[in-house]
Amino acid sequence: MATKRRMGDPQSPTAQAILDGAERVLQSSGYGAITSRAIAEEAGIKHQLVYYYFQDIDDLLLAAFKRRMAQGIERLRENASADKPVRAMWENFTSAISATLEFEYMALANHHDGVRQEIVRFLTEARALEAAIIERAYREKGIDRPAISPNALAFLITYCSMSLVREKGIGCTVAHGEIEALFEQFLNTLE
Amino acid sequence: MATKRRMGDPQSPTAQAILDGAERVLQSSGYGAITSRAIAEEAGIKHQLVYYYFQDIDDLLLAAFKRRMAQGIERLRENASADKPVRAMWENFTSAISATLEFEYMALANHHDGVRQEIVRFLTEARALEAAIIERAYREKGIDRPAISPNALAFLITYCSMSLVREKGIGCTVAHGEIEALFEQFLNTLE
DNA sequence: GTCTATACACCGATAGAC
DNA sequence: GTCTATCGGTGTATAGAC
Repeated sequence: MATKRRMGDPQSPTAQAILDGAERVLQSSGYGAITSRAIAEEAGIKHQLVYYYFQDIDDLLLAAFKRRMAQGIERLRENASADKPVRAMWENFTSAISATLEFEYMALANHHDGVRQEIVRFLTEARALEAAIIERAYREKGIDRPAISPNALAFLITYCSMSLVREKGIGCTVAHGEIEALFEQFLNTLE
Repeated sequence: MATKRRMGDPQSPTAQAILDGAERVLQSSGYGAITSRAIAEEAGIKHQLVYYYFQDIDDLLLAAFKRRMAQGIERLRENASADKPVRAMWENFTSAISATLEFEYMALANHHDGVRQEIVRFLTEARALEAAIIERAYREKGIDRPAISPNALAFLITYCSMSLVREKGIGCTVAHGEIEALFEQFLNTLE
């Protein structure tokens, strides 16, 4: 149910600055610290202005998440047209992803149905893009009956890279070398 | 820096009830909703009593997390002496784990150094236990040069199971059948 | 061991002026 | 589009009585 109060365009530069501020707070202090006042301070505006551009905090968080997921899809499309697409995808996941932010959004999704639905939407679309990239690589290498199906490999690449980044982030690297070698070996068979 | 106020034993039944209450709030509403009042209501006590048993909320959260990790290690030890240890471990991870709670703690760790350190401690200990279980299975099957090292397999089992549980929890099952078949096939070679 | 009372700060959200 | 002002609600943490 929308409020009756007067509101501005969520695509305006100020609204985007608010989303940037929200993600900085999310990154540095977590979703528990997301308040209109904290966001406004990060964005360099008065806190009441947040409510001119967004219905409420949940609405704002959903907008920030949607924007980020759109960027993720965009990067995947770039990977698809790279020289070595599967490797580009792997390197994208192991470098460009902020595990901190990802986990904040995941925890947020536990109790924010809009974000949860958006994650499902994103996962479905991303998995399809990833599987298409892998399928083409298999085909070009003449691999007819791969031991790991494109969908399954997409799953493995997604979550192994995320877990590696995550563990590194908290200061734990047990068995990382072995996992990285495993994927390196697999990537080589596709090039 | 400890407070000067008078405090009770964190091992007492009331303190344990407070920890139970905290985990229920964590599960149902997330770490952002963790307040002394919400926890007390779940535990059926007055909110001020929380501060008789714990220094502050961060201290309480760390205690709850440590207790949970100790249970995880305990279950792993049980798996080790099961009939089919690697399968027991896999089934433990895919059934007994609450992905919701896990992700709340992970996000919490982003901004709670005590929890972060405890995760590292737990991961290190758990990974060693898991690798030992796998190594023994390899040995008993006479597999001398496994394609996937014990450490690497421990990593894969941990994060693939967690990701499967997580995705199911948010309502997404793309490629799950393929991943499950892959692990099923691998488990069979060890039995 | 548990209660009442209380300080002080912060937050979400809105109304209305400029 | 941005500001001032403001309301009611909720949080942490402590002191002291029972």
